[in-house]
Amino acid sequence: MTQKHPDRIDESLIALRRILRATELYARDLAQAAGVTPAQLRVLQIVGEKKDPTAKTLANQMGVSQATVTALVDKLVARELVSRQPSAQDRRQTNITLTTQGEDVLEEAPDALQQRYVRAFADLADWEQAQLVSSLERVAAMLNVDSLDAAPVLATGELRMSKKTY
Amino acid sequence: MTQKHPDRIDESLIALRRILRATELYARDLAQAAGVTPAQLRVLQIVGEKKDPTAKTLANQMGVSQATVTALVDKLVARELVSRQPSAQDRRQTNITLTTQGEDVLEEAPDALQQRYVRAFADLADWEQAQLVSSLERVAAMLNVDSLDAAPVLATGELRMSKKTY
DNA sequence: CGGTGATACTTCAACATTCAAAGCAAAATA
DNA sequence: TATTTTGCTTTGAATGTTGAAGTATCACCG
Repeated sequence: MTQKHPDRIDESLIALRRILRATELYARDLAQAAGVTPAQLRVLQIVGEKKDPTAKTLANQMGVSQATVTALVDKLVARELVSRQPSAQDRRQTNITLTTQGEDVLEEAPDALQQRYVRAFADLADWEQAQLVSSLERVAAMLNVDSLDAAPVLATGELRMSKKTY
Repeated sequence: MTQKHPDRIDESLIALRRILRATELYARDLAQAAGVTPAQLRVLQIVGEKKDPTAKTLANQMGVSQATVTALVDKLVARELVSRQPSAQDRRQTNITLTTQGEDVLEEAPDALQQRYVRAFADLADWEQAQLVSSLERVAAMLNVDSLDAAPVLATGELRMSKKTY
């Protein structure tokens, strides 16, 4: 395990950071193109992805408080992109569902970037695809202490380089 | 190039998404631990990383408007974490510099997560490290159309799964 | 030079996000 | 049934964000 190539740590951190930055910057453009704010788009995306999540689920997934979710959903309800459906099983809960308009917004959100990635991925050789999946999953595993709060990982905004105390 | 394993696309997207989510959720905790807001911490990080950036540089790096940077720097100046230094070369510009206190905040920001990643990385075999760096750089390249705005990539909040129109 | 336009930053006004705390209703537990 | 817990909303306050307008400086060009 003797470090023959200590620079690799920084190289991997830099690459990770480029990935994070690219995706973060894009999120804004995507939201704007969709005609909503970034936070609102995230709500729409999660609602579209999970099956009629509750407010609690949204809050957990987004990493914000329930109060914040209430405010965001209020805005989306006002614009008729989602609706609140009282849960039948547990009347404390409220399921958030996409309206037809909300589905349209999601549908037309120009995920040109994701398509871009997918196309590039498809162009890779079979073994390259396999290696890439393996590497990404490994990184994800290294970062997910597991999905738990007290398990912080890498700062989105930045990655302090090697310094000393690894 | 016949797709023998179409699921790999989704697998790679899911892994990417886990990475993004883990880093994003952590950013909040890190900022809170540092005693500043996430946006303010990003400013501190960029200032610490680049050499006394101008407001313009900060805005570009963060992907926000100059007005936003002004507001953020105002807050940090008020807390004496950074200071504004009029540029000698171009008096329109203002260089943002870390104060001693600002350096302390950065220094003590518990990047336990990054350390975690670095440790896990260091434990990998030499060839595994090389492969991982290679894969990450490849993904970064696939995402960076290059670094340019009109080059959107993957939404931070979410990744719509395969659907149809790849 | 002197003028014209571009650039860097700030100010201002408006809105969005975010949260803690408090409140309320329903469920779970005892 | 009484108590506690859970899910959500409301409220109030701070921060983040931006476009537009304003100010100062630079760059260029005649």
